[in-house]
Amino acid sequence: MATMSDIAREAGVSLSTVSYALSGKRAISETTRERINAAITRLSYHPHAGARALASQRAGAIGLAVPLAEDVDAHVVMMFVRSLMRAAHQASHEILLIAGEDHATTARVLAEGKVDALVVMDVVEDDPRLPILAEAVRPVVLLGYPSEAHGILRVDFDFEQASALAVMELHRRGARRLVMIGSPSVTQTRHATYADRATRGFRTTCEQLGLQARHVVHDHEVDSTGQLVRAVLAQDRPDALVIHNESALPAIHRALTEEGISMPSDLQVVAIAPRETALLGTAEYTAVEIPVEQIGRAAVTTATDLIEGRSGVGDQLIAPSLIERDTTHPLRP
Amino acid sequence: MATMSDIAREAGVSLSTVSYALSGKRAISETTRERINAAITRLSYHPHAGARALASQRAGAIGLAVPLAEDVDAHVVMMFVRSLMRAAHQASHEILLIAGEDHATTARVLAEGKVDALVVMDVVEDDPRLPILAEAVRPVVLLGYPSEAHGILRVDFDFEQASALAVMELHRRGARRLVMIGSPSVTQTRHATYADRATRGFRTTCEQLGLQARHVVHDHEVDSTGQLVRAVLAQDRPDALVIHNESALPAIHRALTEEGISMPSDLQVVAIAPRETALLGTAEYTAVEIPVEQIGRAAVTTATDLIEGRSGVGDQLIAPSLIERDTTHPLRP
DNA sequence: ATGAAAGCGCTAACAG
DNA sequence: CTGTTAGCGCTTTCAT
Repeated sequence: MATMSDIAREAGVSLSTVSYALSGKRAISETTRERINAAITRLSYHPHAGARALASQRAGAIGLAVPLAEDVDAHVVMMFVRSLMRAAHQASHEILLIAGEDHATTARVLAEGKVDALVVMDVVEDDPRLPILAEAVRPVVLLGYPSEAHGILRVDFDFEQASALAVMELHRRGARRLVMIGSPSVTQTRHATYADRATRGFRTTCEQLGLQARHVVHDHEVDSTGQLVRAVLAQDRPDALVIHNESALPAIHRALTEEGISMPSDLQVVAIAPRETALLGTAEYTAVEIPVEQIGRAAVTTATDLIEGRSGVGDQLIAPSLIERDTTHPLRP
Repeated sequence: MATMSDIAREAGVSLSTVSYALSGKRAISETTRERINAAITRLSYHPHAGARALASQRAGAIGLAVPLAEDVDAHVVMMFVRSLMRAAHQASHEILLIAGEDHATTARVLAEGKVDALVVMDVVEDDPRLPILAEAVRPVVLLGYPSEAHGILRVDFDFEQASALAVMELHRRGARRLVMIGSPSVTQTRHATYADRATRGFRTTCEQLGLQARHVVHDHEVDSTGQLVRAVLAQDRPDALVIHNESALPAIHRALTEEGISMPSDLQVVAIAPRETALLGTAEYTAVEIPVEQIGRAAVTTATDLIEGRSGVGDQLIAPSLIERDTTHPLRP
């Protein structure tokens, strides 16, 4: 393995010149730069990550505590992982995976400086990890929005406004009896912040608008979706549905079709889901889209801002917007 | 941040004693060990990952090149990621994620020693990455089984024997006209090694046994699964199905049900899929199970063996076995 | 059972 | 524009 001194010798310059040539932190004459690059190619040199980390106090990686629990939809997790990888890559960082459930390791990895910052997914209300993470010497960013964050920065989609928006838009389109099909019960009981906040937005807004509201929990794996849908339709026949359960959406769609329901005439539906999930191929759902890419980018940006010690970073609640598609009535002026 | 010298001073011992106390690489008297541990707690010391990496030439991480392409089932990828994380954790390693498509970064991360070894997922036949990876100074393990590996170690489930086994067992149970529903067409055209090998095992074995064989590709996202199933059933009515397409399995199941097919009486079915996928709740499929946990463990073990310079490591092809459940006829003696 | 000291390969003052 | 040098915080021979 060639080292930086090898390059220096080979190029006939000093060690620091090579270092600066690589970092670009000071001007290097065209000629020496070329000789250095030639030497680098000739010896196929690669800077040693460990040495750099020690000298610069930067690991060049961001930790990501991913939920490994089965109730969290793997597909959605992967979408977030992807978006974080992309964003981290742009910021010249790698993503180090940490099992979200293994909090001891999570804390250790951060404390040892194996990562420059930590992004925590799947935060729940009163998350036991927060008090400890609040003490960490390196930046932490929550991908979630607990009401009490212990001073840790939060980044998330505004799920509360998302379902509020869904309700308001359905109301404007004549809906009066709404049902929300929410996350699996495990997710609810854990009080994943996105589930809690989405439910709250639904309840509050229905109340404010004087709408009849019902919230049902759906365990895709366990319940027969057909039964659930029939039950939902049977009990004083709702005229609109808000669905916040990405893994169950296809099954719900099928069940509705089987019941002979046509949307939006019999029932208006708004999904709260990532774009890919809302587009079922067969049907295109009106949706409050979860902008996964944007959320991931925001989390990484916040993390790198904190790493670089930039000021003016704060919580970030990404505003929802509704994309009208086939499952709601058009709004006419 | 407390350093090791701080601990040494605080405990009244030398630097090296602290180091050895932590690594356990030489005997330390009970009393000094206690004083060191006390100091560590008091100053809440954590060894610096970068410094350790530099001095020991070990990063304590394994790189994982994950496929980010949409045609690779996110759920299955996550299952592998999970299993690799678990295995890596047992070996005191973290997993550093690398976008499989970004080969430049992959090679760089390995060359810089940011990881001690690299595991590559979703290998295809004649994978352009292999020649370069073969030159790497650090260990590489393929999670896949290309016919030409350029000397790189391969670890995979034996997909060829898996579908061969499925065919043989169906044959023993009286099946004579077989259809295999395989991976999406993008996967096939890329020649993902698992798809190629599974197809080959099916074809070869059917031929050997003189069975009528048909292989259809299924794009779950694009095709209507119902249509596909009807087409499959229409063309000289097969008596058995081999399904190797995890994301489509639920949809296929539904389509079969809708067609009024009852298994195994009308049609025997063997799935090649992870256990979780083969158990649909509604129905339990006879399956050649993809032992994700075992595969992940094998990959990590191979990687760590190579890191430690252990000898006797070689390619590993994990043998399949069939789990009889509800979709095949029982075999009676 | 413990210490002293020489690196590991870089970064970033400091000095011209 | 370039060079010299002092660390960064560990691991690991040598010694004793």
